Amino acid sequence: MKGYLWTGGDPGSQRTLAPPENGRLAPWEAIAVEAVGNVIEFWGFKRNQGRVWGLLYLRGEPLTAGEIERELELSKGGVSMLLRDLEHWGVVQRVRVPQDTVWRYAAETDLVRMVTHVVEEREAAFVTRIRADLSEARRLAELAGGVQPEQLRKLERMAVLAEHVERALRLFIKTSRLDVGGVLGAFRDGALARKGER
Amino acid sequence: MKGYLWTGGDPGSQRTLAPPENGRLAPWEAIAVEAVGNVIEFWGFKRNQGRVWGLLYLRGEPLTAGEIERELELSKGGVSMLLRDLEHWGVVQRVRVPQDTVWRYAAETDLVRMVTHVVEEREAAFVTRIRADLSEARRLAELAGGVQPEQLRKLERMAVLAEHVERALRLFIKTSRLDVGGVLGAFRDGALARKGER
DNA sequence: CATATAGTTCAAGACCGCGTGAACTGCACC
DNA sequence: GGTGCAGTTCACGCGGTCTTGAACTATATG
Repeated sequence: MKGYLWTGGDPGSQRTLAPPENGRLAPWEAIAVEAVGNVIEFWGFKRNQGRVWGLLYLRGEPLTAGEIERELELSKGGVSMLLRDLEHWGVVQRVRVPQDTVWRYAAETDLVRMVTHVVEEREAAFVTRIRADLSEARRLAELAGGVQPEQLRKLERMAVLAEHVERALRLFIKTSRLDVGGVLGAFRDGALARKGER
Repeated sequence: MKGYLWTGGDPGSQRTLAPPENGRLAPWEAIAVEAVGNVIEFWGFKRNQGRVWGLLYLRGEPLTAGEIERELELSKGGVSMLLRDLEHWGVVQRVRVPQDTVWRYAAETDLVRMVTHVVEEREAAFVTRIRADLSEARRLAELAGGVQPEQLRKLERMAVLAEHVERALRLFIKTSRLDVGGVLGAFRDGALARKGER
């Protein structure tokens, strides 16, 4: 637990509180980190991406890859890849501490925004695809001839359905964005603001 | 809660109209069935559950397990399990044709309702769990002492966030239910309506 | 330049969910 | 009873994803 040259208080003191049972995480940290992991996994990302972000967010100060590795009991290579993803999505930032050579990583606060964004794209593309398929099916069916009008109507209805789902989905995304956006305002303070200093 | 008698028109006559009698799906059918499979998989169910339902829905008339097996190229055992699930969720019904001994399966039209319902339960339980975890983490953190107030606030914010997401989610479900409910009204005719005659 | 440490890449393997196919039950009809 | 077919159950294996660990690159230091 090397000294943090970063601006926070003495981290060593709090760390000693954590029973070094399974790693060095305090129980409450472990629970919270795990919660983030679950949420992120729920949205179709990797569990460990969530855990890493959660740890960085909770700690507030940038950690090195090595520290993350130890805290979350992940492999070196794994941490590297996870951080690359998170950085790529802009939810984690690579920072350099003045007279130190190693990279440190800090959590951006807009995890939720990123999630909704990615999910939005993913789902929008998906629904679009479905609708295209359905109309293609309809086209082929008409072309084939001998297909009961009954069935054509079914295809049509399925397409309408997809459209409605799509609309509901967009609404959901928008709602969650706005709703959460307000909350995000509250995030814009605390240790994370320090990032601006670098 | 087992099956019902199928009292619709002669299934055989309709069948002859349907494309490749001898087992293969018409291209347009394949596409549509696949689309349903994708959608259903997207919502966290098995792809083949969607394919089976899609086939039954498109065909309009009840099919036997054997027919499903051939059309979708699935194994006997697989079809059995898929049908069990679908029946259990109430989106497929087991029906008996008067002088025949085999079971046939017919699609209910409320696939969407079922999906939203299951998803709702699943997600509600999930979000509840997350929130419980977060408040547990907070409790432990307070108990432990020596934890920076900064971090307590973060836990709190995460909980608030979960709450908001939950609210957005509920809204989404409700919207999609209503929205789609209207569409479902339109579904209540055609061959499927015959089910009401039973 | 030699050495050490941070960071990246990727093949191998762990892991997990799904569908298969064979064994089994149940039922109808001969 | 016995034969045959519909339907169920479940151990196994296939195919996919995620993680690991080792080889490799890059960079700082004496």
